[in-house]
Amino acid sequence: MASKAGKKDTGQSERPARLIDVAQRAEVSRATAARALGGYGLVGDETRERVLAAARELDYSANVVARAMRAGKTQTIGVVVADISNSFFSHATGAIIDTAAKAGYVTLVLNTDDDLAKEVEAVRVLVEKRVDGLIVVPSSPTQYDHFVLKGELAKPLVLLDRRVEGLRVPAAYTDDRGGAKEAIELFLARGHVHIGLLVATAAARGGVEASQPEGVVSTVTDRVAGALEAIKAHRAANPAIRYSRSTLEAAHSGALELLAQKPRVTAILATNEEMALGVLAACGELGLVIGKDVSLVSFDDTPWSKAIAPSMSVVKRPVSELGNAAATALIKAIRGEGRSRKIELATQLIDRGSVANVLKRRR
Amino acid sequence: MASKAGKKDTGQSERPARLIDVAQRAEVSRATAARALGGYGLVGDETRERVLAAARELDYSANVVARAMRAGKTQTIGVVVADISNSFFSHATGAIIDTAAKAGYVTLVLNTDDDLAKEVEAVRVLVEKRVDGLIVVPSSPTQYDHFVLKGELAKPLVLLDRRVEGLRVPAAYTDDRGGAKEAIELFLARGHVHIGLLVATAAARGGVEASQPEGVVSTVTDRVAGALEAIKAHRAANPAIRYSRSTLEAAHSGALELLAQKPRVTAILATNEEMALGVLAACGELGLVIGKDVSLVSFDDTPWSKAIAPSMSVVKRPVSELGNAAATALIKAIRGEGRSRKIELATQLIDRGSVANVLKRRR
DNA sequence: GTGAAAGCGCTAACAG
DNA sequence: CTGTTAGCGCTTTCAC
Repeated sequence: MASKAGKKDTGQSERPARLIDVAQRAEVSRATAARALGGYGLVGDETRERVLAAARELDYSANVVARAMRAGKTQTIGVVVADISNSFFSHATGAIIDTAAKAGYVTLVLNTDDDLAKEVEAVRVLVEKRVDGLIVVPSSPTQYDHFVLKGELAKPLVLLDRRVEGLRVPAAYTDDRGGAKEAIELFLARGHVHIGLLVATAAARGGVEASQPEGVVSTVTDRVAGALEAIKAHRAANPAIRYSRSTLEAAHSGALELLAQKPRVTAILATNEEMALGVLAACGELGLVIGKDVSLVSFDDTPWSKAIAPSMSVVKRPVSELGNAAATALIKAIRGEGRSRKIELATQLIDRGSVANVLKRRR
Repeated sequence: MASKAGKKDTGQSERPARLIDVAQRAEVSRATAARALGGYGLVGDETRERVLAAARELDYSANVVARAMRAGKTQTIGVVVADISNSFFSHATGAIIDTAAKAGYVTLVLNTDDDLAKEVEAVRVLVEKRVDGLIVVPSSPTQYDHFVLKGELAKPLVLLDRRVEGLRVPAAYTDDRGGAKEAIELFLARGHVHIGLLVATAAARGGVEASQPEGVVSTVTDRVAGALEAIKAHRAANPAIRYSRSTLEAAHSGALELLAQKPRVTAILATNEEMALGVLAACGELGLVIGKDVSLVSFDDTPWSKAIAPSMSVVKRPVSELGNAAATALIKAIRGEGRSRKIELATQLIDRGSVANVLKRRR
C-alpha cells in the first residue's frame, strides 16, 4: 500500500510521523521527546522547544492506539442504545458524548433495536475494543450475564433509563412512576372517569396487546404502576390499557382500540412520542378534537408538543441531565472514585392545552 | 488497582486472559492459538478444538487494541456531526452506525455544534485515534485545511449533507435545490403570490436576519437558489426571506417577521423542522390557520408532520439512505475500491394538507 | 536533565 | 501442521 509512494500522483504521502521521527529531528531520545510532548517529567527548556518544533514541522500526531496498548486504557467509552435515531436516545447520547468529551473520552455508539442478542453482541464488541466503560440502555429487565466476566463486571457499567433486576450497578433513570401518577391525577382532578393508557413496550416485536407482555423493561412497568397507583388511591375505575409496539402504525391501532371502548375513554396517557402521535392520528381520523373530546398527556416534551394546536400537556423528563448523570457516574466509576448507586431524576408535569375539564358543577 | 484482588469481596478478578494464556492452556504456541482463533492458516482439527475450548474456558476476548496496533487499522470510523440530538443527524448517524457495523466497523461520534473550531478539534482527536476513515458534516462551506495532512487527505473522508468548495472528496447529499424549486412551484400553481422563505442557517450563532449571512453551508444556498429559480422561471414576485438560527425561538421570531410583511405572505417554505415549528407557533399566536390563511411546506418528513391537523406538506429527504450511502462510500474508499465522487439523492415533495388553493376562477 | 531498554498483546514471516 | 521470533509505537522505570 504505502510502498507505492512517490510514483503515482495519487500516491500516499509518507506514513505519519512517529515519536522516533520527532526525536531524531530534535536530536534527542524517544524518552525525552515523549516527556516534552507529554508535558511531564523533567526536560530542559530549549530541549522542549526543539522537540515541539520538530513535532510541528513533521505534523506529528500521537498514536493513541499505541498509547492505549501500553497504558491499558483507551479513553473511550461505549454507549449501547436501542436506537440512536429515536429522539429520547439521541438527546441522551448527545449529552453523554459532550460530557465524556469534556473529560477526555470519546464515545463509541451501537444500536440494539431492543434486541437482546444484538445487545450481547454489542457489549462483546465493545469489550474487545477495550473501552474503559459502558453505558447501556438494557433491552431486558432481567438478563445481565453478558456484562459479567468471571463473577465480576467485565467493564465499569452504568445503566441508562432502565433498571435491571439483580444487577447492582449505577443506573440513571427518571421517576416515571411518579410522572405517570401525576398525569393520571390531573385527569382525575379534571373529572375524567374513563381513562386509557397507551403503553409503548420498547420491544421491536409484537403489535398491540391488551395485557402486559413478558419481559417488558422497567420504564414500562413503572409507568403502568404509577398510573394504577393513582387510580387506586382515588378509587377510580380501572383504566383501559393497550400495550403497543413503539411505532406510529402500532400506536395508531392501539389508540383506535382505546377509543373504541364501550363507555368511551375521554382521557389518554401516552407513554412516549410515538404513542402520542398515534393518538393524534386516530383522533384526527375519528373527528375527535384533542383537548375537548379527548384529553391527552404524553411522556417526553418534544419540540412539536408546544407548537401544535392545542399544545400538548406532557410529563417532561430531563433527558440531557440523564445523559450527563450517566456519563458522570461512569467516569467516576472508571476512575475508581466512589460508587453512585441509583440516580433517580424527577419528572415534571407540564400542563398545556390538551386536558379538558369535564367536571360537573358540585351537585 | 488490580493488585488488591482477592482481598475485598469487590476485588477485581484477575486481568482478562490473553492469547498466551489460551495457548498455554491448550498446550500450543501463540501462533497456533492465533490461527485457530482467527480461523486462518492451517491447524489440526483436534488442536483447533483444544484451543477453542481453552479460549471458552478462559473467557478469552481478543485484544483488538493490540491487533489494531499491529495491523495499522482500527476497524473504526469517525462521524462528525453538528448535533447528534437533531433528528436529521441522528437518523443519518443511525444509518451510518448500522451500515458500518455490518461491514465490521464501529463508529465514534462527535458533535461540533456547527463550530469550525470544534470540528477541527474533533478531526484531530479522531486522527489521533487512528480511525480508518471519517464522515463529516462540514460546518464551513470553504475551509478544509484540517482534513489535509501533507498535501494529502489525513484519512479517507466522505462529506455528509453539505459540500465543501474545492475539496474533491466523495459527498453524499440531497438535491435540495430541486426540492425547494418544487415546493415553490406548488405554491405558485396554487395561486400564491406573496411567498416567504424561512431559512435555517445551521450556524449556532446569530438570530434572525434579512440577508444571507456569510459562510453559510451549501444546503442553505442550494435551497434558496432553488426557490429563487422557481420564482424567476415563473416571473413571480420576489419572496420575503428571513435567515434564522436553527432554534425554535429564532424560528418563531423569523416567522413573525415574515407574517408581518406589508402584503401578507400567504405561503411559507420552511427549510427544516425547527423553522416549520416556528411558523406553526407564530400562526397559532396570530390566530392564523395553517392550510387556509397561511400555507406551509417544510423540508424533512418528521413523524409529527402527518399527525397534526392539517397534516403538513413536506419536501422529504431520504435521510437513512443518505447515511447508508455515505458509509458505503467511505468503506469503499478505505478499502481502496474505486472512488465515488458525488452522491446526490433526490428529494420528494409530499403534498398533504397544508397548502391552500387560492386560485381565482379564470377571468 | 537525558538515554537505554523492556514490554503492552498480537500477527505474520520464516523455519522446521 | 506447528513453533520461533520480530516488531507495531509508545511510556516508563532505572541508570547515568
